[in-house]
Amino acid sequence: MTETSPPSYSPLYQQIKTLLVKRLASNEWSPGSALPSEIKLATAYGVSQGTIRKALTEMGKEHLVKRRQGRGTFAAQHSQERALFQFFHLVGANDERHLPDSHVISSQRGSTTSDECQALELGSGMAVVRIKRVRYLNDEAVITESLTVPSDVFPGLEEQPADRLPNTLYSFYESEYGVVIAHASERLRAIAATPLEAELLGVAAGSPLLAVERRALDLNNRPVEWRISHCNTEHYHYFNELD
Amino acid sequence: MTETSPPSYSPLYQQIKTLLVKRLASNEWSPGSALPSEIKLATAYGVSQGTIRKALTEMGKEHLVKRRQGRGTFAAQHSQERALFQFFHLVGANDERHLPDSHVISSQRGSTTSDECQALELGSGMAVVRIKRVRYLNDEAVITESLTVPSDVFPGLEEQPADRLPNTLYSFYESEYGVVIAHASERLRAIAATPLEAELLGVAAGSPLLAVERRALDLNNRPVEWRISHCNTEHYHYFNELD
DNA sequence: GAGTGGTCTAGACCACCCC
DNA sequence: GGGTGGTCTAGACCACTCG
Repeated sequence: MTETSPPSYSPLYQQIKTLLVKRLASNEWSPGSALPSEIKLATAYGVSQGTIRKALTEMGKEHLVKRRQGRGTFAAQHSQERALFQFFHLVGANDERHLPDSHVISSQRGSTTSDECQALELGSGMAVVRIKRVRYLNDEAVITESLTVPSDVFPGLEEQPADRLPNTLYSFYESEYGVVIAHASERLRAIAATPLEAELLGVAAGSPLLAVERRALDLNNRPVEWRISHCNTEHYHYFNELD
Repeated sequence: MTETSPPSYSPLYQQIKTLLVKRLASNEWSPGSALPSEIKLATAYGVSQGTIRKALTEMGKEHLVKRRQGRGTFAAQHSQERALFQFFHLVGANDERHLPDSHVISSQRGSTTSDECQALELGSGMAVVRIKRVRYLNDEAVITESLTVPSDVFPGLEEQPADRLPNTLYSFYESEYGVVIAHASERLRAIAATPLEAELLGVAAGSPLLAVERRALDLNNRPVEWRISHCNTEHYHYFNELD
C-alpha cells in the first residue's frame, strides 16, 4: 500500500484562491469593483468563512485584491501610488519617491525580433507595438525607455496620440484594454551610454547608465510587456528592500 | 467623549510577535535551535494557539524563524541557501544562481568616515573594521567588494586570518559573534570602473560597473554592516522580482 | 504512538464604514 | 443599525517526523 501520488493535493484555500484568480482574470469583477463578501463567497463555495478569508488575505498580499475593513474586498486597480511603490524603484538621494513625467518619442507597429520573441513568448514575425519615451524627474531627463507589447493584446495602441498615453501605462492598459499587470521581474546591468542616449540625457557618450529590463505578466501569467529603461544614476538610484 | 488616543492599540498577535522577536534578539534561542511548541507558548502567554500561530507564521514569512511540519519552529539560521536566495541577486544569463568564491585582499581597523557614520548610525571617530574582497563566479573575477562593520559589534574581526573568513559572512557573524542579520536594503547605481578595479576585474578602465550599496540590520534593527559591491555585468545581472 | 505544525470549521466580539 | 473585514478563541482532523 505504498501508493504515492505525489502532487495531487492542495489545501482547500489554495483551490479557492486559484478559482478566484481565474474569475478575476476573466474580468468578472472589473478593477476597482467589489467582490462578494466573505460570507457570500463562503456559502457559494460551501466552505467556511475562514477558508475564504485565507484565500482573500493571500490575494491581498499579492496585490490582486484590496481589502478594506468596513468596506469590502475590491479587485486591484493600478494607481499612481501602486506604480510608485510596487513598480518604480528609481528614487532620489534621500530615498524619496517621485513618479517621472514622460515624453513619447515614437510609437510604431513592427514584427518581433528574436529578443522580443523570447521575452514575450511570441512566435517569430508576430506583430508588436514599440514605444520609446524619455522620462523626467524634477524636469531633468533621467531615463530613456523603450517598450514592446504584443499587438494582439493591445490592438490599435500605436495609433493612440502621444498625449493620450499617460506616464503610468499600467492603469491605461487596465482601463482601455482590460489587461491587468499582476507581476513583473527585472534584470539590471550597467552599460555605456550610446551617443543618442547621451544627448537625450545630457551626459557624455560612454557614461555609465543603469539598464533595467522588465518583463510584466498579466493575471494569467502571460508576458504582456517587455521594457528596457536606461537610467542616469548620478542623482537617483534604484532601491531594493531585501526580504 | 471624543477621546482619541490614536496609536495605542495593536492586536494581540502583534504584541506576542514583538515579544518573541525580542527574545530571539536576546539570543534566548540560538540560531538553529527549537522554540517551544505552539501549545507551550500559548499556555505560557495565556492566549490561544491560533494567536501564537499567527505571530509565528508572520515571523516565518520574514525568515526570522523556520517552521517545519512535524518537527517544530526553529530560530533562523543563515545558510548557503538563504544567502543565495535572499541576499545574493547576481545571477547568470539563464537566471541560474551560484554563490561566488571570495578572496580577501585586506582586513583592517580604522575610524569612521562620514559616509560610514551615516550608514551605520555611528558617531564620528568610532572604530570600524574594513574588509576588501574580490569575488569570483565560475573562476572569473566579477565583483570587487568593500565592507565596513562597527568594531564593537565584531571585536577582533580584523585579526581573523583571511582564510577563516568564509565567503558567506552572515553565518560567520552568527556563529562567531551572535549577530543575526535580519533585513537589508540595497541601492544600485551605474558607475565607471577605476583603473584599480578595472585591473582586478579584467576590464577596461572606465567600463560601466553596477554598484550595489547594502545596509544590513540585525534583529534589533541596528545597522551592523555596510558594503559596496562593484559588479561586472557583462555575463551576470542583478535579478529582482517585483511584488 | 506521541508530538509537531498545517488546515478547516464555527462562533464570538471588535473596528470600521456607510446610510 | 446593519454590513464589512480583522481578531480571538476552541476544537477537530490531517500531514509529517521521530523514536
